[in-house]
Amino acid sequence: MSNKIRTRFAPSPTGYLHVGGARTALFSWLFAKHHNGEFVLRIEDTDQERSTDEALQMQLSDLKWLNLDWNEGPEAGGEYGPYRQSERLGIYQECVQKLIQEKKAFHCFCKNSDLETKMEALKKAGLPMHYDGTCRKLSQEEVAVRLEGGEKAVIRFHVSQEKDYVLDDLVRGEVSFPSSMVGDFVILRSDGMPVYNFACAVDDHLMKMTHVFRAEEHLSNSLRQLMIYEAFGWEVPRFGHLSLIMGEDGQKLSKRHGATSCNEYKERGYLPEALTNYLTLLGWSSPSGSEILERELSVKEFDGTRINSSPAIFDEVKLTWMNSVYLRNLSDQELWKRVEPFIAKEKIEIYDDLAWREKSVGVLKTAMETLHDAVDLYRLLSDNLFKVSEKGKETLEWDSSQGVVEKWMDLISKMPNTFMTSEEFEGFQEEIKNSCGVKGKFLFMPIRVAVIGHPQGAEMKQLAPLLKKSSLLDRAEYCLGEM
RNA sequence: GACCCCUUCGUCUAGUGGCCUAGGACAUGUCCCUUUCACGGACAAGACACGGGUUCGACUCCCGUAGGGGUCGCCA
Repeated sequence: MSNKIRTRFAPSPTGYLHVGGARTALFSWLFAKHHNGEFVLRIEDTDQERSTDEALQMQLSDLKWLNLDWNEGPEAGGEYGPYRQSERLGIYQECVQKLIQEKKAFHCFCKNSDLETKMEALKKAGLPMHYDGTCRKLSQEEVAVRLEGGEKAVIRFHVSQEKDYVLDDLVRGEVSFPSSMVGDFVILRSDGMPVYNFACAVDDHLMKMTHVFRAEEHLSNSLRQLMIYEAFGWEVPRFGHLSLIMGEDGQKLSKRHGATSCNEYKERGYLPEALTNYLTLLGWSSPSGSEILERELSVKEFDGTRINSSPAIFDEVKLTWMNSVYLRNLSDQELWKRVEPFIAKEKIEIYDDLAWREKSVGVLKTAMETLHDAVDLYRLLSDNLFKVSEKGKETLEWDSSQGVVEKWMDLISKMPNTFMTSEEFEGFQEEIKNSCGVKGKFLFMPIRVAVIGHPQGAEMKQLAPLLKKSSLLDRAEYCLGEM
């Protein structure tokens, strides 16, 4: 019981949850669940400049949306709290004092400007840009006097040993770093806030973490943390450094690659289960080889092995495919759960009609079978979101299209302002066929574009009855304008 | 620049010395289904970065080279 597996996700609240962060959280969560362990959420908000409560709320809600719940953390509480680093300052102070007493850390009064010039010089000389140790020699008395005098000091960790530190990484195996890689590094800022590497190590130990999954950008940081663990004589948790997620150009995924936050995908109508399924397979592979992995199965299979050590490019096309699979598998109730808030948000009053709602569930289901992302569905329902896709525009450029769309408008304008039936649609279609002398795709595709803005989708006789006459007319007219 | 990590189809990956004529998924192309398109089905095309070893035998092990990425902050 005491050897329970414990993992954590430790975001800093500076914005929406990034897909990379989401994957780290997901892997940690899966690993904990697989081993019947605990997953804790810790907030690394020691950067007062950038951390905001608003961002914290965004992170929490994104995590909830992804269905990653935590046993301990903000809101949930727990016996190793508090779970916001800004509320743990006393703990860090105590730890720092201990290091100072043991001469493993020291006060440093060096001015930033001085440090910078020294670093410049070192760089020019081709030497490693390490702290030169000026303040290391200060006596206790000198420190006390300068502190009395109101001078601000940071606390630096004293890197004293000349040796290699070895890390047995869950993903990469043994990795070793020479201690000469770093100089005496800051662990406590002059304002009393701990620095990442210090707070992280202290908290991971105090919160009894057994396994730590984090992004590869932290791999080099591990050296500093290893030193801290050693200084305290603490047992080191097992680390797993996940390779980075890249954009299409092979560069680290960033804003210029388009959507990078979970929230953006949420807004665009992606299902959380599709996103997590996609992320599960980005850098990890299922032993059963399955691509569509329900959460339960991933928990069963995710044991911390089979994690890929090479960087992966985020492929939105595959994500979209996966989303379409989940969309199609939604039950009627689930489908409504997704569509309803949207209808409310867009104020689509005509669809509050109960009869329509009942009749349309089945039809919508059919429509879903061809949709790739829920935005398509929303577009189908909302006149405000209606637009003509690129392929739709191509269709409208056909010579025969204009006649078809005009005839279509002519016919629907004569019907009462309500919904047509499938039979009525078939009648209209027959009339257009005879009057315009077109059939096959030259008949169906222009009508389709005039209804849903895109030449692909479910059967027209099912789609058209979903929309009221006024909507159909507006859309057709809009298409005429596009010709 | 120093240190660390990475390198199989366009993309995500399987592969742990012979099972590989390198497998799957997405994307692409062709065909079937469909009075259209999509969905579904079938098929096709498409990769072990390079050079040396080790070995009877290397995608798999070792060493180089090249390329990519990361870290060198009072950011995380």
